[in-house]
Amino acid sequence: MKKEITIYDIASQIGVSPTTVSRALNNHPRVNERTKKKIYETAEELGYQSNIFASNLRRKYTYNLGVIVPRLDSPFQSSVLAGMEKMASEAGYNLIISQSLDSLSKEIANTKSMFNSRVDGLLVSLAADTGNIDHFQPFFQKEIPVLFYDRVPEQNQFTGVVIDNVQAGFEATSHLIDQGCENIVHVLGNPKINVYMDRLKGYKYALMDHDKHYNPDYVIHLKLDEHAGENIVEQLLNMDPVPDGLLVSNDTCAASCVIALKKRGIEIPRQMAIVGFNNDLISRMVDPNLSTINYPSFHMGEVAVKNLINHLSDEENQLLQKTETITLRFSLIVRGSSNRLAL
Amino acid sequence: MKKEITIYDIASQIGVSPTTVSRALNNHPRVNERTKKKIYETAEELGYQSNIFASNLRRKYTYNLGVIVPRLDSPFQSSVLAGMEKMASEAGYNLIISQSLDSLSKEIANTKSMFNSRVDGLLVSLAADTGNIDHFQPFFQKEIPVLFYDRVPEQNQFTGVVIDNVQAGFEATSHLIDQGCENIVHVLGNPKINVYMDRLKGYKYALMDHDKHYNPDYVIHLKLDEHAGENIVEQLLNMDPVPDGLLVSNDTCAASCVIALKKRGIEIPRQMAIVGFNNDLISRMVDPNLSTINYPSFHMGEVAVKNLINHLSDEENQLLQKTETITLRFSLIVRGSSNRLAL
DNA sequence: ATAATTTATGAAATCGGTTGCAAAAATAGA
DNA sequence: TCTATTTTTGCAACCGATTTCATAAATTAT
Repeated sequence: MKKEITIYDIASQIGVSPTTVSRALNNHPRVNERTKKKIYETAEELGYQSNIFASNLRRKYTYNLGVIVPRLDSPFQSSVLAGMEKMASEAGYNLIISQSLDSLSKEIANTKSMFNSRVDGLLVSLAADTGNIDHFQPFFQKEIPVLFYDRVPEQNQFTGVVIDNVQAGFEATSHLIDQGCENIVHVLGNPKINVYMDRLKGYKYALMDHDKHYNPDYVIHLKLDEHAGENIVEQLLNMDPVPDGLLVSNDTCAASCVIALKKRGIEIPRQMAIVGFNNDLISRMVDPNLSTINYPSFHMGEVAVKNLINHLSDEENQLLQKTETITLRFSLIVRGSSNRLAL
Repeated sequence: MKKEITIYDIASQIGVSPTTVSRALNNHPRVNERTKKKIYETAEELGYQSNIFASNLRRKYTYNLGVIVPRLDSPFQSSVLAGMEKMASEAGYNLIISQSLDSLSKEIANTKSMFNSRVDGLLVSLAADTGNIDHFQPFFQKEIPVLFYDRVPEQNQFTGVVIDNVQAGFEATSHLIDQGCENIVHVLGNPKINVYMDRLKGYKYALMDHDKHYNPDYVIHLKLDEHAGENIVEQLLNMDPVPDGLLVSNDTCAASCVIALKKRGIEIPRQMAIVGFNNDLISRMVDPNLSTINYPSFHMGEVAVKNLINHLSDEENQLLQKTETITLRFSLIVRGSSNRLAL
């Protein structure tokens, strides 16, 4: 290990105190311009690199933001992360990213680890089985801002970025009804997650709004992955009456349903109209293309980080602890999988 | 900001020196078991949290690994990251992740930022336009291990994790030839990237091996995204003779080709047999399913981190600076898009 | 009982910036 | 020229844990 260049080296090199060097490097106004220039030059020349540990130790600030996502390898989450990274890097922050794998115990471990790493702020999309948010208590107590996005806690006492999932579920369902669907099945993931719960609400409201009867048998809960389609379609075809509309809470799963239905010779959208969620790549690739809710994932990442950093740089604490929820706009994209009227 | 609990608080609480507390908390053997127990209890009771800055400042070790990926929102990269995160978190390391967006200048900025953050090691998949790797020089000089994966530098002087892309290109092309394809087009991305260059080599070798003529016009370079299919198919149909085999260097793009071809009524695989790369979700969803090279992305992430950590914990420097490349196994998955013989 | 070890603990220096306070230098004002 | 300001600079303490070296206490050997 080579010796490190410190501000002391720079200081002695040009016969000035470390204090002045420190101030110069931080561009403190109370340092003579000529001195500054000389210090910059010497620093450059010696290949000086600031020791952030020393700096952090004094300042208690890391310029690191923690992120806890359910899984890294999901089209939605990776798009959010891309937005976060862009914003963070522009503002000079690093992102420390970890995944909970939808397990509460891992989420707790991650939270602890983030706390010990002393991130300046935390961005979280909750694990499926996270019932309460007590494990964030250390952050709350130390007044380190925690911002939830997409999958947020039940309680209303948090800062978060979401879309109006009730409305999204409502619009998607209403659209299916408008297309003449009589019996609409809704497939969703773990109902403990607000996202799914809200969409389900929207689904019910839409039925009510159109004087349709709500049939609990038409609601299917399961893991929304690429293999679910077969199982779902099997169930659909055994229902009485066989449904003619399908609202699936993510595109991957919706696409797998499309495939399973086609395999059985069922015409889409004539016999079965389908709407997914997220506007993932797959929704534009499957045949027929999936109608879906366009989820502003990248933007959500940007907004979340932007907002968190605003909180952090808010010296006067004017925003701090102000509980607020930012709701982003979504839109229903109608494509072949549900567009009966265009037939 | 509440006052922080330090080892001094613990020390004075039970009338012992900070030295002993520090040693106890690090489970140093030279501390009496009884004393240790008391220190642990008091630490717990006071809600002590170690200050990693102070610790890092002394130890010069962060337990942070840097990762620079071309883009966060790619199925391949996010799967690699998932593997990395799993391994890192098991070993007690954090991941600081940033994206270069395939721009050299951003990669340089990211590298600097990682260096200033004093990560213990760096994992890199290079940007498309990265010609040389001079910007990693500070890492090399300070002997901070840098491990490249997938997209690695031209030079042979690096530690890296890859698959044998020459062989993969060879096998994929040979497979198409075996299926009776006479004229095979190869679509690939920026040829400055080793991955694409190597596959092109494999493509050529396979042609040679089967006594087929190599036609440079049959090699198309462009951005491999979901929109490329139209453009590619347009080109294909204007070729003379019109090709009957297509090797596309990623699944997203290959899937878009499938769609564009079907739109024009071209039968797959009879008139055009197609092989993609990566075994992304989309390859299993498009109709017909895509034959593809199964890329061990998750595993690649695991192996990369595992290996990096091995380097780091190698006290005696036995491994250090030993240039080595780990080559992972890939496999060709044959599906409907190329399986003519099954027709 | 005394010397030789072994075990347990502490004092103080150190890691490298940052910052409150005070002094020195430069400039302005009378 | 001398006092009042304003600019620049530096001293020294501090952030909190780690570690070297030395010493005290306990244990074993002689």
